[in-house]
Amino acid sequence: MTRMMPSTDRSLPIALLRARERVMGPIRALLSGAGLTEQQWRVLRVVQESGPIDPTQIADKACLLLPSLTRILQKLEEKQLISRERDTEDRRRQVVQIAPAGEKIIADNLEASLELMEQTRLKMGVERYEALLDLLNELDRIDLPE
Amino acid sequence: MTRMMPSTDRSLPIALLRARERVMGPIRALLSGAGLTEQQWRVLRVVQESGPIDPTQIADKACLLLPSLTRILQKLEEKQLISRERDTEDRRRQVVQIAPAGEKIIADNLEASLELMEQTRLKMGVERYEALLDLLNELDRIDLPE
DNA sequence: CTGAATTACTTAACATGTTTAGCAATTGCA
DNA sequence: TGCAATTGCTAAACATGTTAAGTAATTCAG
Repeated sequence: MTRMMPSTDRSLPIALLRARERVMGPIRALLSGAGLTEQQWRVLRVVQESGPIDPTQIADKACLLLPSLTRILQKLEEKQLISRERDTEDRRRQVVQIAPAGEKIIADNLEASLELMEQTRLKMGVERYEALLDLLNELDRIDLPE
Repeated sequence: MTRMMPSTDRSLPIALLRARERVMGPIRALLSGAGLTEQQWRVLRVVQESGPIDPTQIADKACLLLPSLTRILQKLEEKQLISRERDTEDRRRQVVQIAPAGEKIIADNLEASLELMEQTRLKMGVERYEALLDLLNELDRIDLPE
């Protein structure tokens, strides 16, 4: 069973994709019940955890590009899950806050979402799961192209 | 250093995203020089490696959903990088093959692309890189929701 | 103090992701 | 044999990813 070029199997980019699909599938199913996409949920959670925060920082924490975030914030504001206002110090900036309806959606779904992740963690084995997280974080830190 | 909820740091979905961004950034830059997206490149490589193949199998190997693949194949056919014909046995199916211009694009970019992955592998350390691949593949196999 | 950078976001345009529908060819079973 | 599933792919609609441009507010050098 000789191994060819990094065909679909030993290819890191594909492996990362497949793994992500596996993990997110159930979570997406849960969130679609709440009428949220995975990204909207991520933004909502960041805003809730951090308190008042500006879009640039949200983008960083939620791993989104600003153009995507712009649209997502518009949607979340339409749905009245967040509120926005200009920063009084620096009027280029905004301050984003979670709204009551947003708090409620999080309260209604956080537990189930954490439970899904915990199941993954157990199915995979806690040690391997943690090792995987460490390796992923390391990859993110180390592979800085010149 | 107490650890909170799986905030942005120990969250597997986000870690997978960040890692993928880190790895794909340089590759995307390379491919954009050839006028290809990352997904188009993936499809092209699958078709080249496998020989004549149908869309369903391409989707599986390239980790794409069929609707995305439909559009990508249309683009690649427009650019004359692949050719398609109906399967004579089962006329629902297609047979996709790489075209000469497609072979050329691969010949022109494969080495540099493999080189980028090899750099990542070395920067991260070969052992950890392989361990990461194993863990990712394991995650893909093990976390089958009931 | 003033105009050239820079910063924080927004818009636009194109490609893909994701779900749901749809259509044609084929299978399976009564 | 006939017709209800099933299969393989496409279309459509909406959301995000990605890059490039654009805008307004701020900073900073001269």
